[in-house]
Amino acid sequence: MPARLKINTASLLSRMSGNPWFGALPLADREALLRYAELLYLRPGEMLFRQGDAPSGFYGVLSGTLKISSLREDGREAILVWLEAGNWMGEISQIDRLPRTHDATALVAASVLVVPQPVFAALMGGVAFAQAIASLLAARVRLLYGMVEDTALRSMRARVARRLLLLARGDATMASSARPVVPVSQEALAMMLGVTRQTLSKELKVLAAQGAVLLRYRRIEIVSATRLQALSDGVDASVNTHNAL
Amino acid sequence: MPARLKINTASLLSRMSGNPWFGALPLADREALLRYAELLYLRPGEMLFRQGDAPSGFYGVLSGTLKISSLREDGREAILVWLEAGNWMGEISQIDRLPRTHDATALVAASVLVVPQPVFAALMGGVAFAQAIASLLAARVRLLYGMVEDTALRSMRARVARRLLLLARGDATMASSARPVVPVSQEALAMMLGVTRQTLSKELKVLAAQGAVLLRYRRIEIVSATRLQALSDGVDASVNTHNAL
DNA sequence: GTCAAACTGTCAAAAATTTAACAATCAAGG
DNA sequence: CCTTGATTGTTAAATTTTTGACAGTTTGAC
Repeated sequence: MPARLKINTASLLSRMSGNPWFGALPLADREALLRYAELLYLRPGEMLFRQGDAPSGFYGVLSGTLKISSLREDGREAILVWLEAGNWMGEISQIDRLPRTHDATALVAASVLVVPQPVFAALMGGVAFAQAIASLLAARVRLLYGMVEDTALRSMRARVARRLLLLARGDATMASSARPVVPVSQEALAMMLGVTRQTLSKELKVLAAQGAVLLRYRRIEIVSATRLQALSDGVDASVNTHNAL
Repeated sequence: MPARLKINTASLLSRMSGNPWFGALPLADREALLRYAELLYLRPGEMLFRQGDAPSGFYGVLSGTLKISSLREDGREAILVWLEAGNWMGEISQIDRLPRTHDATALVAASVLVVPQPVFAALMGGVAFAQAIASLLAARVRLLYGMVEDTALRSMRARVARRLLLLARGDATMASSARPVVPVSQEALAMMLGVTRQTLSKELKVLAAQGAVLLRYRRIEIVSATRLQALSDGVDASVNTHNAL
């Protein structure tokens, strides 16, 4: 069992308010979330919750990165998203009282704010908070629509490019600032895209050859977001090399 | 432009309340939605809205069936869901004020209730309604999670079986009663699954051979939901033929 | 009742993806 | 500095899926 302790509210407010969703909440709601949250420390590889668990809380990632994934009997894993510091999650189970749909695992040492169910329920009694949760869910739905569409309609090349851009934008729910280095192994990226490492590798080679990315150990550097963007729309960036960027 | 007319509220209430989501709304909210809605008739093939359109309203399907799909430049189409009578949609754009993510097209003659944006916004000022919208969104997110997972982790066979069960359950957001006949062409089903008709056909043949379904013209009959269920979990139903159902 | 359009059945070649296997490279810890 | 486990590079065969092409069926409209 992970360690759990109470924490003092005030110091967290500015830190968490960097996230656009949280930052846009009324101050009273933000304070309430932080005041009643418990802090939970996760070691690398430790799980916050598992598929099928009963709804246990609403979570805010204070530091570190979690992966949201699901596992198949045969051991294959699909990574749905990366959740980085500042993001909130777990509201679905709070709303419909149904079991968790995914596993949440710390990728590195992480700290997570745990808002107990009764507190969440009480906050949902306020219009502003309920509306904010609706916004959070709307953003998730849009993200998921994009994912479903990608697998149905786009080429591998475009899907790889799009996922890299998504990861570069920082997180699943709300955009933070652009970042040129995506700290992900090819193995993990392949799992996010639901393909094998070899297939992904071939596509990454092409992106690299076109000058869009640089392949490094355990990370991918985005050299030209413009070219990546072009490739994500299905355009061959090489034909525009002279005037792209 | 489709025809639009005012309608009388009372007669619709019982009809629309069959849908679990709508039925669970406070009476006042249900009445408000219906009172301020305009009725819009769509002919087969007519579009309610298109990808990229500005948010124009919250919609309830009164009769008929719509398809929610998106189109690629090259003309390929991915069908996300079927929306049957009783369902509500379009809340995402109402909440985040961003353009529509998909096309909505009437598959047969259909009538749709259109709740204008200001009415929706006003209703969102009530806690109960905002909570209900959150529930609606939570259900959508769960549905989409399932779809994403399916394409990432499951075999074609299982995906076909699962989609048939989903369609049989009736609709996208909330389950109505089970129904043994899915009125869908193989072409359309293939588009929902994001594969070609030929690939789908091969899998359907297997499901038929195992006695799970019956292939008909423009529709698929579910002979044994039990077997379909087994196949959707990746089990070969034929080995259990003697004791299944 | 006939016809045309829409849908289904089927096949084969081409293309994409997975599976399997191993070598090469990197990075962190001792 | 060296070693080891993790990661990446690379190839080839097997498998799956798409593409393309027609013939056969079904339905609804006239």
